[in-house]
This record gives sequence, structure tokens and C-alpha cells, in this order.
Amino acid sequence: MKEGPDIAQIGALIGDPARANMLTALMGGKALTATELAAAGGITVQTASSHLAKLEAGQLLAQRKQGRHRYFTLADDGVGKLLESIMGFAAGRGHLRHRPGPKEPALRKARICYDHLAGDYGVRMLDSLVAKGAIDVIGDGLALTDKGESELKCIGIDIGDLKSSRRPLCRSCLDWSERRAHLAGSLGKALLSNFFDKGWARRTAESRSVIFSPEAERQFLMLFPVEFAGGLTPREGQPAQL
Amino acid sequence: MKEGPDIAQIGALIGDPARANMLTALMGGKALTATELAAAGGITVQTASSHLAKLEAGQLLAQRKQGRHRYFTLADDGVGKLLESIMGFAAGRGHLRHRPGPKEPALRKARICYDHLAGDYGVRMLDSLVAKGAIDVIGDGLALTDKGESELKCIGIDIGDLKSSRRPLCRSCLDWSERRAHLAGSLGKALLSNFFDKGWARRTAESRSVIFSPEAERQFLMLFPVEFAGGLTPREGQPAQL
DNA sequence: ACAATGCTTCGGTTACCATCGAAGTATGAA
DNA sequence: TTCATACTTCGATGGTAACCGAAGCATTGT
Repeated sequence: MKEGPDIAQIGALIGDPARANMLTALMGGKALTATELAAAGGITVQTASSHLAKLEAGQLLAQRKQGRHRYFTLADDGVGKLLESIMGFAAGRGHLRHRPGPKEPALRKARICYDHLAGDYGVRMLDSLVAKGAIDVIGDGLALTDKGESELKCIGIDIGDLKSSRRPLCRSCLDWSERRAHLAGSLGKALLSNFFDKGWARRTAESRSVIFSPEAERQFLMLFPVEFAGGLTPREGQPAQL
Repeated sequence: MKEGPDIAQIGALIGDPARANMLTALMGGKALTATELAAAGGITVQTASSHLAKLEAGQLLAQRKQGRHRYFTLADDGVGKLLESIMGFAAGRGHLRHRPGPKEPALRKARICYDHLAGDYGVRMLDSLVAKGAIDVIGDGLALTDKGESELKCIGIDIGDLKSSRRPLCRSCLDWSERRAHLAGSLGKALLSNFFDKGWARRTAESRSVIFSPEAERQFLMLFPVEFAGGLTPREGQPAQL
């Protein structure tokens, strides 16, 4: 009975609400201090410190000392990937902590999923890239086409750099709010950075939501049109499902 | 702070050792009774009953009454997929419950991963299919080629039936013992059933390991050769990594 | 009708762990 | 040096949940 990986250990690490909240906060991609994470978890710093030590021992978190601050991040993108998949799973069966809240619409519209764009905008972007033949959907995987590569170069993204990395270029990631796939992988990361660099969007202070400026929003929607146009939100036809 | 899916809930469900053991046992693909699961979890039936109720409420398990037995299975292959990914993650950071045990070699050699073949043989099969051009690796996805489709027809697997399903044909699944990918998805399932149907292999009573008969083993190794031959276990070159 | 099997419910016990106050360490600022 | 900030460690507390014995249903067999 004692064969195989110890899923209970990491399940237990994620299973505590305070720890789960802290991990979720770190899905924003930013490094956060222990004090900030305590606030995110709704607990005191002492308790947070204990939790953080456990998460670090379990190799879910990495820390970096800087002066008298201690910055925590997810240990690597394997952790982000794991949390993504659990979120997708949980959302798929309605395990939502539905405290609707005022910030939620913004979060559903566009948010950071560890290092790439998620939410309605994230899903729309992938749908559009697939529709215009920049990305092929193969099984459950995604592949950048030659056409896509040249198009992205126009936007200012050089694929060459990314290709050399060991990390996959395109990955599909199940979006918990839209229940459809959006684009992850190093390309997903590059696109989001590109939006930040161009000043199209900014991350908010303590939330994972991404705010587009009104003009940038127009440009985004033009750059990533959807075929059965007419508004953004409800779309029929399911490219790149699950 | 209260936005998004409740990952803590499902983390907590998986986080209990007894529950984790029961879920792992169900990764064997067979439906098991409450009594069998109690044994798998190392607890009494009363306790198991309580755990099973929780897992069912959390939609991780489904049950089917049959006479005075109650058969439990994973609720759907989303659950299997989730457990797979957690296992892969846990194994990747050495979170093993290393009680080596006598059955472990068999488990590492060939075992059931929910509904498809895993372990050394599973990895070898995928490697071989990729090497002979039956399956293409695209990003992190897998795609069956035309050549692969016709080859599989010779073995006795009709892809037509599988294609109509909504479930992806090929999926790559990270193998926790080999730390490499093996073939999942409906094709992975079909191949394993095929081995069972042909009498090449059988599942063991209470373990997830798969036993090949000596002659079948020879045929399997011939059917799925590896390029840098010379034995089965240590292979160089990394087709289909991660 | 009666016994046997499979499972659930109830009640009480136990053990663990999340939590916080208070005190201790480290870094930086005045 | 002294104070302030950021964080950790220690110790005590409390609540929760895992656990099992015993009893209660349900189904099957004789």
C-alpha cells in the first residue's frame, strides 16, 4: 500500500485555507513578503511564518532575502501548473468560494495566471490565434505555426529566444472562470509581458486582475478578433476546448 | 481574497493519508467496494465509510449500488487526470513514500494509470510509437499520424470509434516512476484494453501492477522496439520528454 | 423467519495542528 | 547606541477531524 508518490503530503499543504489563499496570491506572479502573504491568508504574521516554512519545506515555495524583507514566490512553474490544474478542476465542479465581491468581474475579464493572461481576454486571445491559423490545436496540445511566428514578430515578439528554452512554447491551460482553454507556456508569458511593456495593461496592487487602458482595449480587441463577432462575452463555436 | 475556485477543499480531500491511499487504489481503474477500500486505506470500514462519503460529496468519487455491495470508482477521468498530475509533481520533487517493498519493481515495470499503461513499459511504448513516426510530439501535445492510424488498425484498434468521442485521442501523462511521458487519452486506454483482450497481460488482484506473460513480453518488445537497443531499462536520447 | 454479510450512523476519545500572544533575532534607520 | 521594522521561535490554547466500538439498516441466502 505504500508505493508511489506521496500525494497526501502535497494535498495537505494545499488543503489548508490559509495556505491555499497565500498560494493563490502568489499565482499573481509577483514576489510577496511574509507580511503581505499573512494579509492574503487572513492570519497573523506568526501563523503565516509557520505556514510559509512548511510550504518551503514541501518545495512549493522559494524565498529570497532582501534586506529585512523575505520575498516568497512559487518554487517554479511546475507549482504554477499544478495550482492551475487544481483550480480548473475545482471550478469545473462548482467548488467556488462564491463570495461574489466587487472585484470579481474585473478578475473574470482579465487576470494573471502565474505568468500569462487568463480570463475572458485570455480565452479570446487564444481563440483568435487559433481562428487566424497562428496556432494549431493538436489533441490537447498547441503548436505555433510558421504563419503565427511571423505574425508575432510584427507585434514585437521574437520566437527564437523562446524556442531555445526547455520550457514548452505553447501550453493550453484550463481557465476556471471561462471553463475553456487559454494560452500558457513561454509564449503566453511573452505576450503578457509584451502588453505590459507596451503600456497596454497594468497589474493591480494586491489582486491578480489585469487592467487594460480604454484605448489599449480597443487595440487588443482589433488584434484578436473573434469570428462570430458581436460583442465579447458570449461566444458560440468551441475552438480549443478544454 | 475570496475569489476563484476553492483549491483548499479538494486539497484537504486529497490531503488525508487514508483518503489518498483509497484514491490511489482506485487509480487501478477497477471499481472497489467500501471494504476493499478500507483495507487499501489501512482503516476500519466505519472510518472508510465516512471518508468515502466526503469524497463523494466532493465529487471525486462515484458509487454504484449492486446488491449489498457498493462499488466506488473515480467520478470521471478528470479526477484521474488530476491525481496523475499531482503524482507527477510529487514524484518530481522526491516526495515518495519510499517503503521499497517487494512489489515495487513490478509496479515500476508496468502498471495501470487509471485506464492506460504506465511505468517502464508505458514509457517505452510511447517512445517507440514516436520513433517510428506513428505519433508526433507537438509542444506538450501528442498527435496520431496517418501512418500511426493504419499501423494501429493492423494491431486491431479502430481509431474511427475513438475519434468520435469528445475525449482527446492522445494525451501525454507524466510517469512518476520514469519521470518521462507515457501515452494517455482514449488511445492509451484502447491499447491497454487490447493487451488485456489478447491475453498478453493481466491486472493483479489488489495492486496496480500489470503482469505480462513471458511470450507476450517478447512480442511487446518486438512490437515496440527502441532505437538505441540493447536491453530495456536505461535508455538514452529523450523523445517525448515531459 | 432467521442468520450472515456489507455498509452506515452515532457517540466518545484522542491527537494533531492552526492560531495567537509574547519574547527573541536580524536588518536598517536615526 | 537606540529605536523601528520584518520576521521567527516558543508556549499555551482551542477546535476540528480522524478514529474505532457498538448499534442500526439493508440485502441476500437458507
